[in-house]
Amino acid sequence: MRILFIATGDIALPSFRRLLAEGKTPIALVTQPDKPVGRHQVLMPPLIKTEALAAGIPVFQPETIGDCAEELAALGPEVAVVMAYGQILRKNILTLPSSAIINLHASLLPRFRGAACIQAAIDAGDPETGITAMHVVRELDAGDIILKRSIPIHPEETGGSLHDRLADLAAEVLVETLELLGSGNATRTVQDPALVSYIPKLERGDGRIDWNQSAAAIERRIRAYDPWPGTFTGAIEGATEKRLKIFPPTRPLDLDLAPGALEIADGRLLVGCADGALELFQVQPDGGKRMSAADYLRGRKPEKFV
RNA sequence: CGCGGGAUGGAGCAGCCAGGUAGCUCGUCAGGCUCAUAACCUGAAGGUCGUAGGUUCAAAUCCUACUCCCGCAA
Repeated sequence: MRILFIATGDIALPSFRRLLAEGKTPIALVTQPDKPVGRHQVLMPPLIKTEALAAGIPVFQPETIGDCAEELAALGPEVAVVMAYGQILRKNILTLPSSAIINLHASLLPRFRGAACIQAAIDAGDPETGITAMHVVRELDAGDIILKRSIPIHPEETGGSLHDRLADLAAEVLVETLELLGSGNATRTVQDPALVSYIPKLERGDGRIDWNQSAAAIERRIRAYDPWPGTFTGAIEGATEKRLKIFPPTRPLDLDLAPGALEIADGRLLVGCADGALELFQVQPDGGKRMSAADYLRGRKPEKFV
């Protein structure tokens, strides 16, 4: 089977490696152009590009994937696999593979269409999430479903840990999906319009905590957004407000405290929420390193969080 | 050269602007108190103030360069 792999994010790595391991080496990889990353804007290639080159697989990095449709067509792909690529695919790409173009999506579709599906599952308090393999259509994440596999979301689950587990699960789902397609046994299930939900892309800044939410919701948000985009609050110290990052775990407590108000005792840091309080254990003040709440309180004197 | 914060005993910070005694909250060690304790009391050890120059009678503090850490923005 001539497979064209279209992916950028690290979540696609286990799937990519699995294909190599099973001798189903893709004929080419299409990934996003190298982008400047970090404080010094060093140009960094996607990790999957590095691995593809090491495996001797041709790599394409078009600014717009439609621009190299002819070159890709010349490779004669039978199946295209899309995962965390980062560009909308136009019609000239959708019709490129002779057999099928499939997408691996990190949620149980039709729930959580869109980019931030992993964070959304934790944020919503869902008991489980998973990987969905579907056909790619013009509308985002709306194609017919081929295969769906679920995993439970643990009480301490973070966006990072769930990302890694889903990445591994995706490799399983991909192999199974390719087998179904290859044997002609793949079924198509239309997504129920009544169950569709859409999650907009997360931006930095979306991680600001609203202490008027319930303690349970904030606790989930902090886990869901770790490590990206992260959560933070404004710490009022005297006349200034300083940004304070917050890391999981945190613990909701049944304690009457006004939203954003602080209770500090014995090195413990409790913040008021809409319906109780949240105890913080790991924070990072602006300009400083990540530290325990006790260390933070030794040198700083926050009055309240906003 | 994208913008900004930071480096002070083991930890987290103040002191810097208006140069002149190394400070705070903890931790560690010793002693005391206590049935007992991570609690309380007393005492002690522990710092070339990131590095290298410069100014000065005198530099943590002012000037210059450099190293490292961090946040934002991408």
